[in-house]
Amino acid sequence: MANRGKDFLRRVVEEDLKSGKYSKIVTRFPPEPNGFPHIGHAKSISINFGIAKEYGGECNLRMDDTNPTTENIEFVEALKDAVEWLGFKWSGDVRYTSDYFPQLYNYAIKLIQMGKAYVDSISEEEIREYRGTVTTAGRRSIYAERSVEENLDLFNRMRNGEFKEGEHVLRAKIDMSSPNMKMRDPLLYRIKRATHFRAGDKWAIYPMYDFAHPLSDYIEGVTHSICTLEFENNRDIYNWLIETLELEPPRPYQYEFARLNINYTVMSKRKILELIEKNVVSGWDDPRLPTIAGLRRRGYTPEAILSFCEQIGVAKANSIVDIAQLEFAIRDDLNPKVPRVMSVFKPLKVTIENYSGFEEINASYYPHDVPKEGSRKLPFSKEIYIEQEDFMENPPKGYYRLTPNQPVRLKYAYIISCEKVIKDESGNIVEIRARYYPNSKSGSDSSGIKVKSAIQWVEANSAKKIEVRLYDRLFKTEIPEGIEDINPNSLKIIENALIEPAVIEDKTNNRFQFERHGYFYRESGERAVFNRIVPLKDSWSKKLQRGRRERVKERRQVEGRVIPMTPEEKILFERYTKEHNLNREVANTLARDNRLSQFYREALQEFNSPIAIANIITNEVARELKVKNLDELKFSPKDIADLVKMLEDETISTKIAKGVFEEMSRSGKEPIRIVEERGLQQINDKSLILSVVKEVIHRNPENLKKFKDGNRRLQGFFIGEVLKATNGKANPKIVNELVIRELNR
RNA sequence: UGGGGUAUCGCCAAGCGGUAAGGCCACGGUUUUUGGUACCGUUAUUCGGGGGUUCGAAUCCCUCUACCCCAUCCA
Repeated sequence: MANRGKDFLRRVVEEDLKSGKYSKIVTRFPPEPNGFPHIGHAKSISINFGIAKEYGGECNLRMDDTNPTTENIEFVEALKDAVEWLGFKWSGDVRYTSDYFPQLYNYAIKLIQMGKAYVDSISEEEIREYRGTVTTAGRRSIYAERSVEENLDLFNRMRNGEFKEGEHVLRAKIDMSSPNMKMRDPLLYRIKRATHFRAGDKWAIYPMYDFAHPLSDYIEGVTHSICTLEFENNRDIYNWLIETLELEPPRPYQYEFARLNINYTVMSKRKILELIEKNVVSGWDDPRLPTIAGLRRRGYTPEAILSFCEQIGVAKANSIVDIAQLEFAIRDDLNPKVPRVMSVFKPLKVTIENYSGFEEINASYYPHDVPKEGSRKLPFSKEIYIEQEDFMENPPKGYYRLTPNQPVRLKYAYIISCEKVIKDESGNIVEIRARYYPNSKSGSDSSGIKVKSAIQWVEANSAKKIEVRLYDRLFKTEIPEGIEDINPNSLKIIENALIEPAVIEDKTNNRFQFERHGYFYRESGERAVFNRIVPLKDSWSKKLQRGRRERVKERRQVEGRVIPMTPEEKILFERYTKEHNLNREVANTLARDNRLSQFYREALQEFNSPIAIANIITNEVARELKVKNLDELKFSPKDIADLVKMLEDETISTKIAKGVFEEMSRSGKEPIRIVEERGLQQINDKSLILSVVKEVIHRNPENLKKFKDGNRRLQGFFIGEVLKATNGKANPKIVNELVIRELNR
């Protein structure tokens, strides 16, 4: 964990703290209270609260309650609950966007006064139509030309409830032909005559997400506004608002990460709701659902969920996490924590014919490798039950359990062997008559009998009946489409499972490992019902199935068609390849980009070295030109020419040139001055370099050995070390040559 | 189709021009009174494809491909 690379969010936060952009960071978890939180929310909670905690900042919990028709207090409670259950504490009280409605309204007024917002009065359909499409520009409605006074008046009357829903909206005046659809005069306020669960009927207008969110962040002093990827397009509005309103710094910035997906389940509110409505599951807290309430009822711990969130990391790539990762997290958490007890799901009676009487066996709750104290008494008599699966008359190879000629240990008790198999008239095994070895008792075994395994059991008269609910993945397909993909066996109920009495009598625990079955969680309530949180890993049944499926990989790549060059570009291309001797790729890049070719032309006039200049322009300069205009560059074609000159006369290496270029484009200093001031002239003295090479090789005997053993790529390591030792100034070509020579001596 | 994103092992994911981290899964083995756990080992000559620049490229440049998001008065 020590050297684990930080995720991009933490990197940003660290940089902002270091640069003094903020003295303290503030994040926020801003759900809309319109549904129950699920494990995806847990990821967001873990990120926002986690980062705040890690960097000594704070995290707010804000209900983003701007749509009165979908939200209610029940969801607010569920959300608060989830955050608390996961163990986080929000800063101050819970916040509500609705509490900011007055301030938000004032910002809207300000925008109108600035001429940056207007009341639009065309219909919903017209708005859609006017917006244009992704490929065609939109156009403004005539109402965009209303005066500030008229807008102010109308907006005020909208608030006062003078209009019906849909009659007017407030829009930002941005750009109806923006390539970003979100920027085509986004709606800021709409009329809604609904009772808000907090604000009541006070407001007839409600702010839209794009307006309320950035401003609420700003109002709360949020520094890092972290949301999911689908809001990437909204970032432009976010910034536009804060900049247009000229809000005093410090201001928040938005960052986006990929939302969580897990295979064999569904995460969206819509899909979960469908499962509930169609009675596929029992409700929001059905233990098969990935909701916090469901996970919690299933028996998942907050620790496990948090550690899962840490394991999967934070990035921007859409991905689907394997449910096995979640299962690992809960097993890993529970393994060192919970007591082991014995249970039998499908009982097979075993009568130990040579045992008489009764005894209580003291048994530890924890295995040898869990350093915890605690034990219970296990009743034992001649009548016990074992698992049907733990006896086989005709076992397959590798079967370790009880068979007619293979004894087995009853865990914590004696070794038994099978004497007789009793069957009913249809041939089913109904009972085993067995014999035990009195001197084989656990802890004082002097029998010398070797058994292949120990199995769990319960004593017939003292065992308690419990209901066991075995949950499995909800869907049978990795990426479920809908109800048709439901796993019909996602819930198996065993009504009369047997359990040792201590589990019922001792009420201190509600999570157990049922040995060889899995981890279980007792549902609250009078009846003894246990939910299987997760089964144990089972390499035996895996071995039995042995259905090894080969996955076909092969990803075929189609080569696309390149846009042909224009005639002018073709002429340039011809000249570059024929007269300047540039390679086709470089010539192509240059010819197709007139900014690059212009720059190239000018540099060439300063120093006539076409290939070298073209190379640096198509690579380094092109990079700068990706984010800047020609006139924003801090260096000139002459600077590039000078840089190339130094390269050609071997004053500097390509490696140094890169660094010089970077400084040049940052500070605008002439390359020659940079090299002189920093003493970057390269070292060409072979004997000097050789001594460094020898030194480096001498210092790294283990890597030398690896190299000699065949790891050829370690060459790069040695070159890197030599370069490091000379501050990057040694001529890398010479280093390369010498390293190879010395390494192969 | 315009714009915004993303591609590194079966699944996540580090990596920011100098030895392809780590976790999960899988597969071997050791220990084990759980076919559990723990421990040890194996699993990417290669980073979506193709070119280019460089002594050296997953990292820089060009180009192609695939997938995700945006045209709710939802968030």
